[in-house]
Amino acid sequence: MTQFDESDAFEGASLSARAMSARPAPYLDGLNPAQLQAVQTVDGPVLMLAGAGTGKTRALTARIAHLMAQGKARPNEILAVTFTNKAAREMRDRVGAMMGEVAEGMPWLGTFHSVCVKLLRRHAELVGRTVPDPLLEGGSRELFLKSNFTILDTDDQNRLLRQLIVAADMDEKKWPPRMLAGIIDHWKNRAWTPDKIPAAEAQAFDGQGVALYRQYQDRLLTLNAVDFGDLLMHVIGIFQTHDDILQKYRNWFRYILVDEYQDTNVAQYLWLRLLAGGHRNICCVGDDDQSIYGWRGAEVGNILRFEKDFEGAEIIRLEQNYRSTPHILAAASAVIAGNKGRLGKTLWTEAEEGEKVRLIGHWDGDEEARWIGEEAESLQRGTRGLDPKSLDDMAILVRASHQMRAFEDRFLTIGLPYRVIGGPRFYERLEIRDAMAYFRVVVSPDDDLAFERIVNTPKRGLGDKAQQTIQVMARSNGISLLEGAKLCVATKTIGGKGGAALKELCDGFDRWRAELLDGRDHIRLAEEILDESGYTTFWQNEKTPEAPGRLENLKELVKALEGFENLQGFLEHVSLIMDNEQSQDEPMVTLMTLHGAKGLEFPVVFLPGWEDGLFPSQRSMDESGVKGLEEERRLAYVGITRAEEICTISFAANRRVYGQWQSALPSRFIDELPEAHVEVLTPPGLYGGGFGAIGMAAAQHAAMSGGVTSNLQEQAAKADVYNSPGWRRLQSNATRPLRQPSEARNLTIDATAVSAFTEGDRVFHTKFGYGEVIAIEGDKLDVEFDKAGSKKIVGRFLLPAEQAGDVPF
DNA sequence: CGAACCGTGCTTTTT
DNA sequence: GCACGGTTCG
Repeated sequence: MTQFDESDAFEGASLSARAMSARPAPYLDGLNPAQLQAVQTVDGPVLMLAGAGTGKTRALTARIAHLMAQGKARPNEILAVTFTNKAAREMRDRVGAMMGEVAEGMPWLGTFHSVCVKLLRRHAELVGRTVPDPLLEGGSRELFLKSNFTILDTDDQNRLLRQLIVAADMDEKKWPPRMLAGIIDHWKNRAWTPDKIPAAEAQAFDGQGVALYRQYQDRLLTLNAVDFGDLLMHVIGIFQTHDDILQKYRNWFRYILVDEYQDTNVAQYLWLRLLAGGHRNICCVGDDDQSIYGWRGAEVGNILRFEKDFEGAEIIRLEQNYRSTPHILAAASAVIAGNKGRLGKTLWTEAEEGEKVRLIGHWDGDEEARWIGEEAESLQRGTRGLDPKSLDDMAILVRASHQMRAFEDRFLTIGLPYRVIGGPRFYERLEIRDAMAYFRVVVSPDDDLAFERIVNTPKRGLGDKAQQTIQVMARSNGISLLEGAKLCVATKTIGGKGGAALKELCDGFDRWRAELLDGRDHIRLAEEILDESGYTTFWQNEKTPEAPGRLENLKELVKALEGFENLQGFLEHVSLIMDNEQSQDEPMVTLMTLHGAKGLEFPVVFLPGWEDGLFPSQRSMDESGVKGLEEERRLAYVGITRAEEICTISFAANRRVYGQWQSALPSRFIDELPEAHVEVLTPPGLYGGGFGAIGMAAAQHAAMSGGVTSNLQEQAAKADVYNSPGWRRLQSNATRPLRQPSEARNLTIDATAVSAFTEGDRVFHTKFGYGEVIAIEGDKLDVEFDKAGSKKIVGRFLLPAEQAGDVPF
């Protein structure tokens, strides 16, 4: 076991006071009285209740600067935690701007996870268990985590859990690994170790949850691995069982700052309380109205009862908003007012009037996307007497990521540049994870999960049977899969073609490992691994449309290695740093989820898809009732408050869901918008065109699409979520025949070469199928399609029908 | 063993 | 509508 050793415990400890006092930075300049108070109330617990756009980050970083300038703490004695790497980076940059290079000396500024990794690497050996050893009959052995542990991602986690579920003779279809992962995560968010699961929860997962959880933790120890939840939980465990260590850190971190406190879960809360327990110099910043992570264990309660937890806490409200126009602020405030149990803030602004929040209804989702695309273009050109806006200043914020597709399709068609934030992240992509698995086996030959992943990727003729043979060989000899594989080759247990391929793979790993130990340049080594293993070739031979992109990504991965000293260092960082920075060569519209938009701001914001069931999400309401609805409402609040100047909310009456047309009513949040601050753009006649009229139009709409169903009435009776305005009860989720809007309507599609067409032409479009040109206007064709969306989207060309034969589909 | 075909279930949100 | 897992066939 390692002992706590102060001499090497803290990087940057030698940073001198000189660096700090060198600059009398004007970090207090321009702060308003509330912000000043938040910065200068230095000792004891402080809760900064900061509304949206009130300069919270500014105050927080000024506070850090102040602590250092006043000599209250050296940079490395300040613990500043955020939730995202981005927020951490921003904070570091800002401190840097105020205090110069001092920010570099802040090793404890980071996300909860990254700080915990640091702590855990120091004290990993203190995490251990006595586990039964299958090789010693009835015997057991002690296992400890080692400081070079690996951090599992979701995929590894699921694979591990699947093994355990299968081993427990459970039906993995009825009891999917993802579900178990969710349950375990839920427990870890509460810092519950297997021994501490409350009886009421123990029934989870067919009564096997706790047993599987225990086995899972044992397996993790054997693999010398942790998952995300472990990072916090292990550290808490160490603090709770080793008072000397806790005391050292309590003394070391003289000031603690926490961003987005409303997002902390129980484990994070316990962790903070343990660390702040001595001096109580803790400053938490948050906004209860922006708590949108309840589903991943965040407890709004943490912020609501801060005063009780830290007696004598100073509560400072930041209420002057610097971001949005009064109309936007008023709309957001009115919506959030619908929630109960808020701490309550009254945001105000000195900004000029500006435009009202705009509301528009559309017939279907495609039309919504089309309208937003055109609106973005006209804003870019300059419209309604407004200055032209850059596409960089525009964002489309959706509730769920699948909503993005409609916009991507449309923007590709019209050639509007866009960027998607928060899609599948770089390091979560298939090819990247495969490549990393190779690296992992080279760096730690015992990494069975990684080996399993790539043993037959690319295909080497090693199917289930061969893999099983390797498993058995490894397990019965108590060795890793790689060693097991070598043994299989040596003993000819696996022969033939597969055996030869396996031998080549094993030899490869031996060779790469030798080179690694030899200290060979890691970038070269990485390239070599990917080439010699056949992985690069595999993608080169693949003729699917995404293959070139994947090769590109692999190149980028190798490039990313340049920033690290060696492969180990790279692998360590990767599991935590998951942002993919996009190149910013040309202005682009940003497309992201509402969750992803938190903390950001844009002059122009579009909020599409405000329909009941989509937003607020049906699932959220079904699972968490009023609590869920309130979280959705906070999400609406977050969305509106992202906008600086122009905020446009929209909804569609019809939308394709799972390839089926479904109709929906305007979101109940639309009813909560204050009329005085909203301009309704919807053409009169279509949806009523007025505020009170939305309800009427919705009723008409419901009547048109089949009226009340018994299914809905049952639901309505069940939960008071449904008991808001009476007409809303008309909503139905039941399947019923719907008109298929795109079939019946004329679609206006941009043509690549309009001159090739004349009216009456039969045309073929790879998305919409066959149709007929009924009008030509400027550079646009008006086409009536026979049938909507019947073929796969391969390209996006509109061609005269006689050429259509050349289009692959 | 692997390619091709068929059927099922799913979409909130993420460190 | 699509991805994924399972089954079938060569």
